[in-house]
Amino acid sequence: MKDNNDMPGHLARRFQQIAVAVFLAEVEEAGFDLTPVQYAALATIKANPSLDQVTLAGLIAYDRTTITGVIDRLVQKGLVERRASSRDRRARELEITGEGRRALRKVTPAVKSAQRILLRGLSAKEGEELMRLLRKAIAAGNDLSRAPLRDMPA
Amino acid sequence: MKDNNDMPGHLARRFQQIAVAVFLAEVEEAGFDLTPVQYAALATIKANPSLDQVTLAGLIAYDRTTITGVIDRLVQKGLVERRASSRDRRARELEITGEGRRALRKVTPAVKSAQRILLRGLSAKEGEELMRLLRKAIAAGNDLSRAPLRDMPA
DNA sequence: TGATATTGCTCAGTATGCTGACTATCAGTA
DNA sequence: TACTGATAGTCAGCATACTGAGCAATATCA
Repeated sequence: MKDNNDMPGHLARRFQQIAVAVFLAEVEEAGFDLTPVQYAALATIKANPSLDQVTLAGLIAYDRTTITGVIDRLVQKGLVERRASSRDRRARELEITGEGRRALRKVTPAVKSAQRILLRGLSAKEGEELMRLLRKAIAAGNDLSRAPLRDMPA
Repeated sequence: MKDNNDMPGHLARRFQQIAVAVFLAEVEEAGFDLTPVQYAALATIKANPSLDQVTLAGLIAYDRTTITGVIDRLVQKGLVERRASSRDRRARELEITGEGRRALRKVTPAVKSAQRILLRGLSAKEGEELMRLLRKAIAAGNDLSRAPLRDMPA
């Protein structure tokens, strides 16, 4: 435990640091200006029409206070619309715009490329194993962060 | 690739998110107010007397612009001293204080505990394998981020 | 129904992390 | 030595993430 490299927490930070750098580089090369967080939100909004912000946050494990700013920026870029819910006047319904759909479609190859680059030091089998172990560790720790992953409410 | 759980980048973010939450919770329970970043900096400053900021950044893979604020806060807490270097008037030499040493010693059990909790969903063998795969992927991607890990200069 | 608790969202404040720009200094070389 | 390039550090600006507080609206239950 002397070395940082023996600390899973340090390795987590480094891996995430590289993941973000690779994502941004690939997406920028494809001519887009989207962060990993914005991409995940946009994809999830597209897959779940009329989603409210809290449910969105749960689906991708963001803090609800973080989501506000992320949506602000997606709205400002014209990729998402935010409107009051008719059923619950506290809630906002989110909808992807046509431009949002186009951006999502066009940027997807860059996102996939980023995932490949992130695992480029590993064999296919090792990459699978890494993902399996991460999923398992994350599942066990899900409720330890303020922003746990949550299912769609019934 | 439909699911976020198939994206290593997403898993990286979640794992790091949980790692930080666990770290802060354990450290706070031990009665300290130190972030993961501050802890790593403090431990590295202790291990390398008269370190300058750029070398410190390289040893723990921080951006040099991030280090400035981290050191500011460590200095403000009285855990580190920052003084001008005599050899190079551009550089600042960093030194841990007595209080910094005490804090580091007392907080170490909490840090170790956090690492165990982070891997609590995995067997010992799986934990080792996860760390091995992370190290391998990180090594292959080291130069893809603006703040790569660097060795001590000779 | 009326009091209470909960929920959806926002905001202020703090701490990473990054880009890009700038100053001061140092190092190498013509 | 004067010029050029590289280096150490800081700063402004932007985007996550979090804590804690607050407001408005809804849900629950005595």
